[in-house]
Amino acid sequence: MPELPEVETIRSALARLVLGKRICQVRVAGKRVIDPLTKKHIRKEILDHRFVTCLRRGKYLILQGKDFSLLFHLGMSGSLIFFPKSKTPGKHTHLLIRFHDGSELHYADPRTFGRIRFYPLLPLERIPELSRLGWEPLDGGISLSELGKAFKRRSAPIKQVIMDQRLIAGIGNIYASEILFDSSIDPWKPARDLTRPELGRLRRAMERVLSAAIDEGGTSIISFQDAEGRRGGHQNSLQVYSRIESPCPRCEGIILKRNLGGRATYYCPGCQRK
DNA sequence: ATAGATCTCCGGCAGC
DNA sequence: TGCTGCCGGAGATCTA
Repeated sequence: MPELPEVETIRSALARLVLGKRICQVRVAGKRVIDPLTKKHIRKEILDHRFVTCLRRGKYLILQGKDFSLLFHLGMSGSLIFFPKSKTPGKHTHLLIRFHDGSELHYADPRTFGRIRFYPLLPLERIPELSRLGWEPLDGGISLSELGKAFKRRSAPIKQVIMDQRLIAGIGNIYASEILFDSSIDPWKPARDLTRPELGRLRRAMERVLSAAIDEGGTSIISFQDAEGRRGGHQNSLQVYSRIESPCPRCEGIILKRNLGGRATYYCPGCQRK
């Protein structure tokens, strides 16, 4: 599941690998990931152009040309992989972009939860999907009082609230569990009940956990591959996620897995108390 | 207006 | 070997 660190890992690699290369061929398959209008635009308006910028916002990746933005969301199982030489597309490849030097960029997505959309060049905040997103956790722009104010209106468990993309952008199921363990907060605690010290620890944990994951190239639990087809390394650094019944790294407790709002939630009942 | 609950999409994979 | 059910980001829809 590509969350902020995985998308950022892909973004930094693509910035190095594809920018400035002239696009000489485009192939689009299927219509679920790429809607028919986007398909039309991709075929008409990308050929012979170049990507000049590669950005990330939340879990979205944006490849910009001189006069367009191509927006990607990788959903559950999307991958964006660069091949230095031509490669036969797999059966789940929805978009293949060939560059003039013979290299290729493939978007593949077996479960088709991902989306690709074409937009004319707009300020990011005018792209509808991005306009709905909340704070960037690594921008340093979240003030504790604003965060506290937003939480005050939410009675839902804190885990659900930090995964709400409209409030904070980029945190999914894996990092939500990791961040709450790092900050010693019970995932079921209503957001509005967080104390000031908890708020501070939570903000710090968001930065620490997400940056550590980026430094290790993301988390590959099942299938994540970076832009060069490699696995990330952060799955070996996870403290609680997928570590059911392992000893807690911090206390004498045992990591448990429970359902919260339909999502697998890993936590230590010893050090994450209400 | 807003928060929250529920439903939907899809195919890999675990479990039987 | 083959079948069945589970899982999940985010948008839509409904309720309170």
